[in-house]
Amino acid sequence: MAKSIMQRLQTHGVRLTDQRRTIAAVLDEADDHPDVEELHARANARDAQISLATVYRTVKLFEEAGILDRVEFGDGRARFEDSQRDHHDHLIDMDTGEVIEFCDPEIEALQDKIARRLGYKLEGHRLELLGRKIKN
Amino acid sequence: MAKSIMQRLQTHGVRLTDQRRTIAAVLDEADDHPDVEELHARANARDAQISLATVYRTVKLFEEAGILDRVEFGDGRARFEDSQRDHHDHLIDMDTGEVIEFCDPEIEALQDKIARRLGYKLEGHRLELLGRKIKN
DNA sequence: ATATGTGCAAACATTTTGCTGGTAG
DNA sequence: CTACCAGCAAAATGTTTGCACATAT
Repeated sequence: MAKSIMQRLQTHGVRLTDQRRTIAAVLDEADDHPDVEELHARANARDAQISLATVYRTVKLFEEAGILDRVEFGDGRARFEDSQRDHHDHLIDMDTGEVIEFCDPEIEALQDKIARRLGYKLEGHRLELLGRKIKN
Repeated sequence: MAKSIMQRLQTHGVRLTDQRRTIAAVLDEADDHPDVEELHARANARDAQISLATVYRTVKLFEEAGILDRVEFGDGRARFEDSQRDHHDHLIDMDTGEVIEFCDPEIEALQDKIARRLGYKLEGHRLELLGRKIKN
């Protein structure tokens, strides 16, 4: 699990407040893709009366510090995950909405190759596959 | 350019109104990724006083009929493109925001293979590469 | 001590919807 | 004729921000 989010915040010289500590702890324990409202609920359950505005400001701050990745699954809200988690893409179950993470080195390499072919240096990417479970 | 959007609307038994015809024409001529506000502007320039609400209702209708694909580039608004355009993915220039379309059969095949490996039948996907132009 | 963060409520941007009159088939 | 569509304005949704107070360093 390498470095905790709080450790990384200190490295980045981010000012530590109770709210940020609480949100960092919530994020450390999350292994899914919570949206802001969900983060707000989890943070409040855990501790204080953290405002929704603070959660918005905090995820923006963490994202700018490279600690969080923002992902969007086309449902209108932004979701977040620890950027330190091994890189992966997402397969979304069209029937249940469930998100399956996967990683394939071949596809990663291919993306990079294609970008270079187009004259670009790849600095990020988003791959989402939408599918339905195969019945057997 | 195969079938026009209007032809496909008729095939789908969609009721044709002046507004829908105008929006269909705008979409037929677009080779970019307009958002709703942009579609509204183009439609109004071309013809009547089509309301924004109608553009929203129309793109939703067209999307449900499989005529339009909705794409999101993470800037908060939905963009649309003719689903009949040959399948492609997007490379977004992080400096200019320019969108480059590309298609690579290898990557398409690989996506399909991975979904199947996970027990899913692929029904759609989104691949966006974010990069910066290579200086030479 | 001072720059920065927080809560609250208001503002904003995008998208949806209720209603009433209009129109396609 | 009748079911469906359009315009308008209001509401809903997700996110940002101004301000006054609080807090980390």
